[in-house]
Amino acid sequence: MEYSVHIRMNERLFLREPESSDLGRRIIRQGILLFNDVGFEEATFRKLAERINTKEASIYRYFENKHRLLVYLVAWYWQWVDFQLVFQTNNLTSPREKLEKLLRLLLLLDLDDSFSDDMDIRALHSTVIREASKVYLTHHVTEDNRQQLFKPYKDLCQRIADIILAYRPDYPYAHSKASSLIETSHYQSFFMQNLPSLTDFKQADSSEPEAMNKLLDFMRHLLFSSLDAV
Amino acid sequence: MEYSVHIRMNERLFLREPESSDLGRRIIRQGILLFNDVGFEEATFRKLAERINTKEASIYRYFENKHRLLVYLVAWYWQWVDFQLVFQTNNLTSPREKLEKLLRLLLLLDLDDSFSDDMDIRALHSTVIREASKVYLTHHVTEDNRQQLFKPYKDLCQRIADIILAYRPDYPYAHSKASSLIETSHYQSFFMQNLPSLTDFKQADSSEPEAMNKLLDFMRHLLFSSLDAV
DNA sequence: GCGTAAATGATAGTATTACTATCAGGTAAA
DNA sequence: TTTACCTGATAGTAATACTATCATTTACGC
Repeated sequence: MEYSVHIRMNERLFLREPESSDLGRRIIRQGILLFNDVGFEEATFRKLAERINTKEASIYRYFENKHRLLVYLVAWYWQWVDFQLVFQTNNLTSPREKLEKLLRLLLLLDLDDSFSDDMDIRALHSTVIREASKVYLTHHVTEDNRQQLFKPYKDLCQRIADIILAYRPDYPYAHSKASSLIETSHYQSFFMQNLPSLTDFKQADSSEPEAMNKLLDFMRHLLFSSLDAV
Repeated sequence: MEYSVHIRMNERLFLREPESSDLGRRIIRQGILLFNDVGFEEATFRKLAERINTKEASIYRYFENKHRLLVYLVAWYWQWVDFQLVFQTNNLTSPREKLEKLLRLLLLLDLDDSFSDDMDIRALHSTVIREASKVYLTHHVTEDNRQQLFKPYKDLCQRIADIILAYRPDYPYAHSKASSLIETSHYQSFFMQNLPSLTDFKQADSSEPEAMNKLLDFMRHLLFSSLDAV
């Protein structure tokens, strides 16, 4: 049995609903791959148009600009993570186990198939690691925030904070801890791959899993040492 | 008595040494202010040229492009922090006190005068918080790393890791902890100011110090709970 | 199947950005 | 005083980031 869980997005993220047409879906799916291949700065709507055999102008009918497309993709990702978190922890009663699940989810371990709703989740995860902070590290962050563009990220943080508070009801930094957890998992992944001397997870050989498991250990240590502190 | 400690920069960061001429110094000092005022994305060499009454082409004689100017400024900042850390902890024997000093330094508390070598440190700090990650979150990170552009950041991490290891000789994550500390202090500052629901530091009134002190408490908690864990 | 509205393709055009090139004039050092 | 170097000034190019227009195709309602 297969489920297709459609993620409903904030309407201010796009000009025309991309999931409503074939072209729109190609923009999203290939947009992920383009960002992955050339990076956000070097990506252009012209290149994306060539990739999907359409014209620049057609893409502009869906998204105001490249930045908005990135915001959309990142928002989609956070909603996906949020859904996965709810789904995977639904049967669990122990907050500690939920947090354990969360860590594996943030690092995208045990992902059964890397496509969901036809989206390349692994590629999206890589893109989010590299580019997500550019979504809010802008001069117009306040205006974007007013338009609720970051709501999926905030919702996820709130959900994590709730689990933290279920684990330790009097923990005073639940929200900061939640946002730190997300951010730390991302740039430690990035550093591990690109600037390994900023981490303690050197890959012995070219097979990743060993380093990835050490990163997971670190994240677990970070999380529980602070939550279990007096 | 005044000291003027000149920070020597990696020569691959510029085309012509900016500290060697009046124009070069204006590029650096006003560059900080421009990034602060309009943000990295909206800044251009043309705007900077207008600000310092010169021409675009003259700035290109000092820096290959806007990104390299940012890399320069951020590298300068890390070298400045590194120097401050050494200087301020020189007389201390207790690693714990050194770490305490470090936290205050990363948050730029107790900065006596906000100018150093005529650089507006507060403005630079704000710029680093908002823009520093764009220095390495690029498609050409590997090439830039090969050119040693991130050495000041790595050196600072190494110095912090050394202090951590002086405090807990068998701590297995000294480098990751060091880089996490720096990054966390920055985006928590950013979130506190721009997306406060991602933190637990709401400002009661418009005076910052209260929230800032709570952030310091959080950072102290994060650092020592993990280092003091079994 | 027919008529209408909406989506797309195709082409063109503009303003801005991100540079590069050239050369004249001024300044500083030898 | 010659020479080298730095800066100012102007110009120009390629690419980017859009916007506008109109013909064509597709989808949908009847």
